[in-house]
Amino acid sequence: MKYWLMKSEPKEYSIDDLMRDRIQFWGDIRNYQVRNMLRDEFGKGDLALFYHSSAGKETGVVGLMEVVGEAYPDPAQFASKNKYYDPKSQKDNPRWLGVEVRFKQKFQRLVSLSELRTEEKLSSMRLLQKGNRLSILAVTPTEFAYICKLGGRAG
DNA sequence: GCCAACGTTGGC
DNA sequence: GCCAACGTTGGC
Repeated sequence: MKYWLMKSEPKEYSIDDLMRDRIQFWGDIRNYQVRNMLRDEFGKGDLALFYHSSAGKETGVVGLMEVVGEAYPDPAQFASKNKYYDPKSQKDNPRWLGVEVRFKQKFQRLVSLSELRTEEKLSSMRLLQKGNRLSILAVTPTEFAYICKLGGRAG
């Protein structure tokens, strides 16, 4: 089982939206590094931290979700009127993937980015490194458990 | 709104 | 293959 951190701007899609929907297709990702992670490493039962990005003081980890199954082609890439339409992607060789996630829990409190930066134990986290811009990042089991503890929930 | 730090595109 | 120009992400 693997552990991830997945970013979403809450004004686009928040933990409360996922709590309501229970299951959601996590798509619209147009970055090859992230695509390769989805394709090669994501698996059923993986756990992910839900991260609110570009949210001012509310930026940080807000809860947990579970990967429902293997990644599959993102339908938005074939929809010509979609913002995420990719005319260069072919149906028999899709370029972009997404994955379904299931709501697991919302943390009792926000674990903010500024708080994460103060934690010595998390100082090597990919999320906190300069220049990180990937919307999905691998998280170590130790980091995952520690952030769950900060959020007030057992991992 | 600004801007650093990327990633992508396309001319050569 | 190089690299300048451009676009995007995301913290501040």
